Amino acid sequence: MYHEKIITKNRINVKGTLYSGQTFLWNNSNILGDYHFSIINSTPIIINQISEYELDVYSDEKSIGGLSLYDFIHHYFTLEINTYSVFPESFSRLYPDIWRLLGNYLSVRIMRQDPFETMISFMCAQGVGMQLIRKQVAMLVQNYGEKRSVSFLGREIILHHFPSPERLAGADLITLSSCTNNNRLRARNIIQVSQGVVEGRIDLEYLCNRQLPLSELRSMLCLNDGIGYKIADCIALFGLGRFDAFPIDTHVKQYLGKWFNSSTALRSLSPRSYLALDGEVRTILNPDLAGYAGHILFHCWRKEIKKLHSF
DNA sequence: CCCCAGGCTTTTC
DNA sequence: GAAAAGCATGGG
Repeated sequence: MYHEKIITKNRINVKGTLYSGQTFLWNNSNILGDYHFSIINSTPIIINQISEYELDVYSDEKSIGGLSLYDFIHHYFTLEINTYSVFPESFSRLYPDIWRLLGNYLSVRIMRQDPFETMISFMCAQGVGMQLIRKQVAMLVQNYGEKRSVSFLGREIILHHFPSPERLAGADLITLSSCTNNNRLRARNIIQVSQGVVEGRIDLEYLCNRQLPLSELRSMLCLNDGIGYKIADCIALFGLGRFDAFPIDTHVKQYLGKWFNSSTALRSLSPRSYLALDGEVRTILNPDLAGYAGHILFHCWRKEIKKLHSF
C-alpha cells in the first residue's frame, strides 16, 4: 500500500477533527488502534496522526481526484489554512477570555467533504442528538453503501462507500425509514433529494461554483424539503468549501448569547432571527471565514463550557 | 412525564 | 410578513 507522510507547518488535530462530529466519522469510518479508515473520493484511505504536525497516510492510489495523495490530503484537511489567522486580529484583544479558551481548539479543522454525502448526513441532523445522527448515517452506509474490503497490517477491514444518489433515489420509503430513526418524513426527504441529484434538478457541481453568492446558494438548497437555513449552511460549509457559511444551531445560538452578548441570540431561533444573527456574526468574525471560526468556537463551547464529551 | 437533541413546516395573528 | 405552535423520534 502506498504511504505518504504529511508534514504541516500548522497544528492539526486529526483525532479531534475525526471525532468532532463530521461526516468523516459519521460515515462509519473504522478505527483500529490509532489508524482511521475511511473512503474519501471513492478511495479507501488510512490515516494515523503521529504528532501535532505529522500524518501518516496510506492508500492504494498514488493520486486522487487528479491530485497526488499528498496534495489531496493537504487540500482535504484544509492544511493550507493557518487557523490562528481565521480569527480577526482584534479578536484576542476584544475577547481575551474566549481567546484563551480557544487555544486547544485552533488545531480543529474543517474538511472538504463530498457534497452529496454532506447533504444527506446533515439532513439526518435535525432535532436529534449526535449519537442518533451517527447511528442513522452508519445505518444508511451499511444498508445502502457499496461494500469494500481493504487489507492492511495483515487484516481485512470492511468499509462501505457512502450510498450513491441512485441507490437512495430508488430506496423503499419504509425500508429507508429504519435508517432514519423511523422518521418517514426524513426518509421521504432524503429520497426526494437523491432523486433531485439523479435527475439533475440539484446540480451539486454548479453549487460548488465559488462565484455563487452565499444567499443565493442557501436559497437554492432551501428549495428542497427538509433543508432549511441551518442545514443549507452546513452543506455549504462542510460540503461545498464555503467557509463563509455560518450554520447557527442551538449550541451556536447559546455561545453567541453568552460569549458575544447578543440579545438576538436570546430570542427563539426563527428564520428572521437566524438571518439577524448571521449578520451580527459577520461584524464579529471575518465574513469570509466566519464558518471556519464558528466551527472552532462550536467545539470549544461544547467541550469547555457544556462539558460534552460525546462527539 | 418531563426535557433535550448540531430544525423544518404549517398555522395563526 | 412575522411570531407561535406543531411535528417526529429516541434517550436521559
